[in-house]
Amino acid sequence: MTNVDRQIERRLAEQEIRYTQGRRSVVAALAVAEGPLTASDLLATLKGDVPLSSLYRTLAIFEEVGVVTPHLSTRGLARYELSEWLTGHHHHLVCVECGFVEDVEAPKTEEDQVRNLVNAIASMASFSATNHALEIEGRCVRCA
Amino acid sequence: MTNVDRQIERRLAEQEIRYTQGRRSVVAALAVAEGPLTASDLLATLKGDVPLSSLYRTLAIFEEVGVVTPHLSTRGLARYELSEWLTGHHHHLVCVECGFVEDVEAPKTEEDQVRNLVNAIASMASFSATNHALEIEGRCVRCA
DNA sequence: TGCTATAATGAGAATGGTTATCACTCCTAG
DNA sequence: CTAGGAGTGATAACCATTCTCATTATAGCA
Repeated sequence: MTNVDRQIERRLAEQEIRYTQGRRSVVAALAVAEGPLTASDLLATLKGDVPLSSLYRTLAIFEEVGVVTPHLSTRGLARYELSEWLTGHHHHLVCVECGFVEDVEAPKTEEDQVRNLVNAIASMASFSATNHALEIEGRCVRCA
Repeated sequence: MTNVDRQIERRLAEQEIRYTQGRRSVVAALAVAEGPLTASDLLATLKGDVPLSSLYRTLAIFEEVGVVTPHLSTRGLARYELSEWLTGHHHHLVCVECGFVEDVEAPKTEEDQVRNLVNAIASMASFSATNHALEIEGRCVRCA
């Protein structure tokens, strides 16, 4: 059992939500991915272990308790990944060609600058920022 | 006829696409909005002037020729706005409470810094960045 | 070790935003 | 004036996601 597993187990236990085998499989699949996955990605990865309806229910519950974060970047398709408190804050490189999304962590200095800019920009519009997402569009190595 | 209208007219003419009355109405509605609109927002704004199927076709064509840019931030709903070459580069303040999205322009200094950071981060992953979107999540004035 | 309440499962139906179809209409160039 | 391509709009189809509900598994307790 990994560290992330333990954290999720605790978080779920707080709300009397069970961490069943199927749910563990979903977490495992998300944990090894190098970017957010769609429901069908997960369905394929889990090859029948978790039926469609259960997968969606699991994702909905995980989202509700903050274990996963959905991203809606690609046309009508949600991509899910483990939330940042589990994996660390990061940004996305979105390939405009193939739609692939890759996670990338910014070095501390850069990240601090981004955070400062976000706060500066938000406060100009009297908006209280709780989080930010920097989506970088371009071409991935394969599509370059 | 506004300046934006003229630019769109030219862009469409290049591809033998007609800039009809219905399409002008859609552009007009998008032009006065203070943030990206959903298809049903547009449908309501245009009050029957543009039927659903025509609206979606228009949006699809506009997207293809780069006149509008879709954003998929809110659950299963696409929001459309005029592309940045028509309105200027900007970022989004997304209200996590009500889903409302507001456009915001960053001052030149801040924008330059963001661009530099984006390039720095992208190049670390040998990704060639063509654009970036900084989505700031928080609470809007109404939901604060 | 049983019991029982509650959560989870999974197959199938329903939902709803978006797309595709197609007959008809409107422009526009020749 | 006319032909052909572009646009329109009502309707049907699509498809990711959500809901329903009968069944099954699980944790806490006696």
